Amino acid sequence: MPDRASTRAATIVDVARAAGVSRTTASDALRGHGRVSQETRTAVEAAASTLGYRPNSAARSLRAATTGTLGIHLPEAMTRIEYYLQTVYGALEQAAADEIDVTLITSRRLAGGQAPPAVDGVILLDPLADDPVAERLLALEQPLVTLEGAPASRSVGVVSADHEAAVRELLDHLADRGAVAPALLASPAVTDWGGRVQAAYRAWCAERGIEPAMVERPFGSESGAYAAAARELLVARPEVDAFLCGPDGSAIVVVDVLQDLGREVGDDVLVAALVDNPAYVYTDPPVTAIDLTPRAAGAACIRLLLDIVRGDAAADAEVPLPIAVRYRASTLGAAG
Amino acid sequence: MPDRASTRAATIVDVARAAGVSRTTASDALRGHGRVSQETRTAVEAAASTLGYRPNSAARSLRAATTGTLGIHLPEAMTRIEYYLQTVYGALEQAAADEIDVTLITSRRLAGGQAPPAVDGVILLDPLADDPVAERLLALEQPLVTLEGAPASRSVGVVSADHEAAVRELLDHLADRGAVAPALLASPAVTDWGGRVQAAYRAWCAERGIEPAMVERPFGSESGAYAAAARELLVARPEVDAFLCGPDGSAIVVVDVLQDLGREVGDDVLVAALVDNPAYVYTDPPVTAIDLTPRAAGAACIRLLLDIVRGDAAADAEVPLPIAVRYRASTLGAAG
DNA sequence: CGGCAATGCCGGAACGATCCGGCATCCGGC
DNA sequence: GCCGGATGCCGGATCGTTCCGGCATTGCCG
Repeated sequence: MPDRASTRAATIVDVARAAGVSRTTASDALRGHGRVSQETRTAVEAAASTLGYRPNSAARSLRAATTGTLGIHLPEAMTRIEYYLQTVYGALEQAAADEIDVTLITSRRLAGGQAPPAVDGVILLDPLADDPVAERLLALEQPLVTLEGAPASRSVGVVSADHEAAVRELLDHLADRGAVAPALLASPAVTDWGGRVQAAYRAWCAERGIEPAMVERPFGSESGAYAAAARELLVARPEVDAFLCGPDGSAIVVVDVLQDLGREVGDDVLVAALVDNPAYVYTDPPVTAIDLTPRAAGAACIRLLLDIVRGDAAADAEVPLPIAVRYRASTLGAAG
Repeated sequence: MPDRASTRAATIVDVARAAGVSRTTASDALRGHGRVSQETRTAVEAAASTLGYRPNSAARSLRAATTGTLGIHLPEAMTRIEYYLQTVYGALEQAAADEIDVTLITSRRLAGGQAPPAVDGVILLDPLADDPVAERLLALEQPLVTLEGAPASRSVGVVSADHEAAVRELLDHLADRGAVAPALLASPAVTDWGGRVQAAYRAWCAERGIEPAMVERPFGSESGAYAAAARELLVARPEVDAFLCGPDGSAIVVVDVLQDLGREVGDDVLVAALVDNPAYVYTDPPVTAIDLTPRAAGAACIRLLLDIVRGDAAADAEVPLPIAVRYRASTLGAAG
């Protein structure tokens, strides 16, 4: 009784029967494997289409020992940060293009000794130095890719940009525009990126014999905290004539603070951000920033991880990520 | 040659062999099914633990005709909105607690006629009235839950809050505080929520014989657009003495605009938001807002969907979501 | 002491797709 | 006319888990 044919999803056997061929031939026809005549192939495809056949991914996974899913983890403290959202979306888009699914891995999911999700590989976005979830994921024997990862206990793929060069380019630019005492509102060195930015800033200052003017705030701080940090720095170091803003979005409040104090941003004082943000185009003045190309970064992570999973890349392959400074009025003056 | 025992993951057969029992008994012991002596159970658990046994989820899915994964979709225009991030995270946490995975479904994933990911059910967050992806997901014969969904072509679960009551409470509160001409900066009626808020505002105005003062901006607009909208409204309707801000985060710029114009927020003019935001606690003054409890909303969606998938709830079950107004200084005055 | 139920355990079968090897058939070349 | 190879198709077998039914063994009760 094929009564419930409409109820149960069609299988490859249903397709084969409808096309008058065997399982194997139907499968071969649809996958383009084996030797199948053009005629048969067309018939099978027609049958599959009319039956609305959709291969059962569990069965396929079982046979292929593969899930068709990648996991992506970002520390929960980061979830409010625009940059990571963009990164996750870039990853999702690339994954969609490659017809694979993406599962988000929260801290909770791994915290309680629970089973890790069924994935072929994992992406860690800017793993915190001491993140327990990241450690557990590292301990898993799975292909793994980090975006700006710190050195790991085992071989992992890495997508990484030349932040040192970008920070230097920005600092050189500020100097060109007349700044002699650029300050840094920094993110903490708990991530690889945070550490490298601080180091690049210190190195640049050392080369020029400039005393670093740096203040630090944790990731995910409220914007009020950044405003307070900027004020604090300005009181302690009145000579500061340029601001490098590390935390995503912090340049907005820094500009506010400076304008409150009667400084002319882009002229009297320069402001630049280390993490570009859509809002920086609309601020007054628009803010010069390093475009970290988060969408491209997310996509690159997916591609690298897929290559590693498929054996097309070494488990410890590194992929460079191009980034670029976007020059805007906040460092170019009113005439922009 | 069990040489590669270390290479290949342990299966239930390996566990059974190690414990000196059969497949079935090992499985029963681990799952707590069937009849197994305490002794045997302990032995199996020990074997599983030493072998690092982890059930193959593909095999389990195949057998159970279930994926252990739920999908969640939100329109890409919404991805920058704080509220949705919180919602997604609430959903992820609940999912983690229930030991199921969550796959994000992007527009791209379904747009190109690609196969939808293998999931047991789908959550739609505030589906746009004409979202093609939402329509395709609706067309799928899968359990589906919407957060504030519009009436659908088939039975879907709904998680929904009483926005009408909340808007009324807020408007009554503004009136109590002396406002006679409250304006609404509205989100468009393309979502269920947007439409209901507008309707509630109009109804309240009609009851009191007040001429509505409303201006609308699309979802995901830049904050500059909201500022411009507020200015525009103030020019057109100078009598406005209270502002209801719909779009997430828009109250920040509205407060700015009002203060620029020399109005005393919380005193001279009242401001309230329809979507609470962490930033509203730190603004000056803090902004009264409706707490839509997004994390609870996300968790409720997961729970409802799971109940529907498991047959514990009707496919068209409705779950109320409690929301509440958070009163702050922007409507209470400086002394507030 | 016979009958019957409970207990503990196990062997096949099934889920759906894929792959390996094999079996006809047909054709061209010598 | 026969052989070798190419072509088109198919039947098991497999992936790892779970479930249904069944088989001894034990113990209890009348």
